[in-house]
Amino acid sequence: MWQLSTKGRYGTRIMYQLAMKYGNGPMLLKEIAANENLPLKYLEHIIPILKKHKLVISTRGPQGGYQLFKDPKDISIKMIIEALEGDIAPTSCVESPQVCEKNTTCKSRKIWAIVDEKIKETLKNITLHDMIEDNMENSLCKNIVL
Amino acid sequence: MWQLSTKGRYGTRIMYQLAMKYGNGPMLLKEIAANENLPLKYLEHIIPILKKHKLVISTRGPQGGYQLFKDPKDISIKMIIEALEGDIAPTSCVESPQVCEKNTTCKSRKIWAIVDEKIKETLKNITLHDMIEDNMENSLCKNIVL
DNA sequence: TTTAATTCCTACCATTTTGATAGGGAATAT
DNA sequence: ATATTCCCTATCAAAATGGTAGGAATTAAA
Ligand code: FES
Ligand code: FES
Repeated sequence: MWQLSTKGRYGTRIMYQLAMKYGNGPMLLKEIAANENLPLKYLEHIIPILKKHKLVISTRGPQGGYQLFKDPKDISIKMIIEALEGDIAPTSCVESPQVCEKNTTCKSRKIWAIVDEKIKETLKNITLHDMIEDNMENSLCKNIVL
Repeated sequence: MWQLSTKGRYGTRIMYQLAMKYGNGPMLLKEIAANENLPLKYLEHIIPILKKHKLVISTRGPQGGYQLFKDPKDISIKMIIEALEGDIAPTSCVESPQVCEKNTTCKSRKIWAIVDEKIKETLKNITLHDMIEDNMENSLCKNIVL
């Protein structure tokens, strides 16, 4: 299946948890892991990527934890996925035409460029705020499969 | 990068070659491999999948080769990618909600379902005919990267 | 009926990616 | 001081990826 890796999937869930707590101080990664039923030690590998891309900020020591870097309205799913999975593109030649000498006429590339644009447009138009704006009860995902 | 595998990418190029020759008898896989500068022995693994999904038909022996199963107008990129990469879906819970007990309320799932739908819509609306309808000169892709 | 062409099938393999676990170091609020 | 929390590095098993190799089966044509 053409699926996102756990980086993208778990990472989105981390961001969702942080979005729900936005404005109420830092949240423990341990708490996020518990809420989402994901392995803490693995999330410790994912969250530094989000930090590097200025999507979260961290506070060390007691009472520390993580918070969103900015308002959930200003964080799109596209930003999250691009941070975690790298550039979005069905083929590498969409983003880097130089990998192919025939790039100006290649029919495949034309197709993938269209698909690429649609995906990006979609991801760009969904923010964390959109995710949390409807009722939040029972929204936790207890399953490890996603 | 969130990229298609070589199955999806090479496979699309195989289908493109066959589409260009549609109505003119079988085409050798060797010829396809040469045109697209792809390893023949590897394409021999990919094309049976296309055959199994009724996208191509084969003729054995001399003067044999492969042909499209139906008109390029009736073959969408979605069919090709789904045959080769399996179901398209950013997460498995989009196609199989039962993997998660919270699927009716899971906010992540809602997001991925929207993205999934957009991708499928896009891929469904591009056919092999669309790929070949403009000029065909210099359209071969000599680079192995795509 | 031989021969050559072509698809088809199975096995194997090296490398990379994925999805973690483990242990401890650094910073800091109390 | 101490407990808490993030941070960093190493390691690793399993799976996926992207092939290569060899030959069997089928068949058109000489
Ligand atoms: S491989 Fe995409 S432009 Fe040629
Ligand atoms: S993991 Fe997607 S529905 Fe819960």
